[in-house]
Amino acid sequence: MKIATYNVNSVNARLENLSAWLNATQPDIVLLQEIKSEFNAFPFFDIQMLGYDAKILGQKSYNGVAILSKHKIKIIHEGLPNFADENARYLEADVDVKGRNVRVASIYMPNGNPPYNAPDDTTKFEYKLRWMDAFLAHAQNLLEENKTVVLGGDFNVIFTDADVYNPELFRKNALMRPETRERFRTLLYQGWFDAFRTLHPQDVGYTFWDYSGNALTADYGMRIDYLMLSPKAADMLNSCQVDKSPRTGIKPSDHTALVAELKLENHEEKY
DNA sequence: ATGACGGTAGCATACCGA
Repeated sequence: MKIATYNVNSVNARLENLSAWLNATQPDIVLLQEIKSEFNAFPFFDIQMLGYDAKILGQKSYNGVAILSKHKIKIIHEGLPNFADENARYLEADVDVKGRNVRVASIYMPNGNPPYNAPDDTTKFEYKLRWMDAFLAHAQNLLEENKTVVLGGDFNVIFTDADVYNPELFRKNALMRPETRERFRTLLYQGWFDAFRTLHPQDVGYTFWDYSGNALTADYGMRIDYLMLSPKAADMLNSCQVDKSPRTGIKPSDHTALVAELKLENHEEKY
């Protein structure tokens, strides 16, 4: 089965781009972020015509996450458990793929940088850290359930200096501050597997390129979108690739899709 | 430090983003 994460930067502005990519890629499950759409404005009909069920946690103008699947989606959590959040950033569901249950979450972590007109304002960074702390607590609980889990999305984390084209330019940026990286590292210590990095220890793997200037052609990118796997999901991991086609296609998002293939037959039982 | 550049709300320009 194929599972992907894609920060679309408005699902309605991206409908043509997203449709072309769904048709070409045929993923079983897609985790979308920054749909920037409330329920009533979400293109459910267009998505259904492409063969996908859709569940969303919508919001007007900003944020918003969705889960698309060719299979039935059963919502487990709308929003992070035990965290009062005015933003739509977390949606968790069970998807039954050919008789195998997969728990997935679509995650849009806060950016955390201050507004340009208030560079010393730490409010957003504090919110980012509180959000990550609540996420870590929930991630720990999820691991203890011993399920096949894929936590995917825009984590807004540049985990290592190899994950950005020029680390010195972003040294004080909220995406790579030590407090941010420390929290992402905790996820790994808990037992989650970074699907792309697990299979590609040396590759670049950027998933975001700024719209402006020559960022895309010069490959001034960042690896900030992740698929994080529970041990059971990691045992099924076949491949994980950045799919650059939506970023180079018609009217692109500034992010691109990250796609993993999981083997449905679990080899664990053969040993 | 600032502004590309794009999206949204809503109608001019402000806010957000990584």
